[in-house]
Amino acid sequence: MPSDSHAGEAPARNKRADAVRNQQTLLAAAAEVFAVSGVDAPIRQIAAKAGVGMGTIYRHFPTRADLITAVYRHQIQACAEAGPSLLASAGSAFEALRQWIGLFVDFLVTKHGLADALQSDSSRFAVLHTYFLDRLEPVCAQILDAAIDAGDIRPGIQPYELMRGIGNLCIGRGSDPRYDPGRLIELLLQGLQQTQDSKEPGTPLSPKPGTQSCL
Amino acid sequence: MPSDSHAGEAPARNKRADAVRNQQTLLAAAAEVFAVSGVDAPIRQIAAKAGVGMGTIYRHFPTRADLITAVYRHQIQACAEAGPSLLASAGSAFEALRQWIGLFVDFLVTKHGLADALQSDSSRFAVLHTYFLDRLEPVCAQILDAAIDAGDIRPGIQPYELMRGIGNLCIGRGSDPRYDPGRLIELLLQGLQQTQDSKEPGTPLSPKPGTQSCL
DNA sequence: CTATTATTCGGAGCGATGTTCCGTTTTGTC
DNA sequence: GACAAAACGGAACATCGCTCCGAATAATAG
Repeated sequence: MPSDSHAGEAPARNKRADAVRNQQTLLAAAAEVFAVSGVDAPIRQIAAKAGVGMGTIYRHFPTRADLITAVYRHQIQACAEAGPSLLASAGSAFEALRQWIGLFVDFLVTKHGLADALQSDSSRFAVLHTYFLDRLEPVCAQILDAAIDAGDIRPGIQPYELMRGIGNLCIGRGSDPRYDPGRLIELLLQGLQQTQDSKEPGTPLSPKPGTQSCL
Repeated sequence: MPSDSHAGEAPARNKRADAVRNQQTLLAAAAEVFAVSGVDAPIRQIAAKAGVGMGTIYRHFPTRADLITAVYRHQIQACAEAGPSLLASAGSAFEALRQWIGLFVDFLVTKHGLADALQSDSSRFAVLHTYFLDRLEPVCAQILDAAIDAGDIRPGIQPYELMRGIGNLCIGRGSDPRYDPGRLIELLLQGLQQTQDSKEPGTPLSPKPGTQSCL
């Protein structure tokens, strides 16, 4: 395949010089603004910091998700590539899973509001969502499979669900010192770790059929 | 204490007739709009549906959180009151915890975007956050303590953290059929259920000190 | 019943933000 | 240097939260 459309990997020969220059400038400005004001910072602010008009931003990055994706592309890629190597280097598949999740969490948590944006209800960030998943879900699946094969964790968990859950748990970290996503994710891992012969899932979580309907 | 200021419990005698009428109308309209468009629906839309001006809405419910709180007050109260009775009726403290969490999840999940709003990054919804916690955290703490005393779950988990985590896991349900908060919460419960003598927490989740710093 | 007063109502208006659109400028090519 | 295509800039429009104050209305006094 040729180089991709937008996002800052390969400038692509057929673009005008000022275009690639502006794209670089925009990525740098966006990275800086994101670090300070979070990924929800006003577009105008990014445009101002880059010294370009707003039309320019929208031409290069039609949606905010495109811009976020481009800014963090390298980190996402690094996280994806860390998967197989962790699987090789860690003592066990479970340990690899734990460490990979650690990387993933660290990535989400150090970006202001990234986790929030990722799970944003509406489809404003569908592109971002898709990109994350395309890159990381296969990696997660591979580690998960290895851990299941090794008997480290119980089967049945889906990569998508796990990543999404972890992403959700990372939302809002920092708003209250009493909340530490790491502890809950650790708990989740413990639950995953149980062998299936111990306690089975039990009754479904939803309220008992006849209980009441006031909620 | 006298009847509370805003929110739809006791109309309070000293208010004008049209004021209490409008308050009722607003609560009904808001409930309807919330059910359709989520708790982030534009204020104007609620005002329009209620057939009042926006000034009226803001006088009765200074912040959006006040309105949300008022609309769901009964349900929150019911959830709070269900705690002790579950503790009495369920077979074990752990089962009570599971069922209470089931109620809590059911409540969050059936309200469009309520979970999202609850954990909203900024402090727009501080009041909502506070109200939820004031009512439900003690209940959660009580069940948790009972479960710990009974040896059903490992100690160390804080009620706030658990509720917050559950709330986070409920975010975005419905956007993708592959994501079911219930399964992950079940996993969390399993992790909580482990006795502390089995596998201890292990190395901290954060990446190993010397690993790398690219993320 | 009417006049007075205090409360409540309604919506125009302001500022912030996302997004589009088109006249102007810049760049690459001949 | 001239020309066309590509890119730029920012004005303009739409939406939304929130405030503010004259108008309307209910409670009360006479």
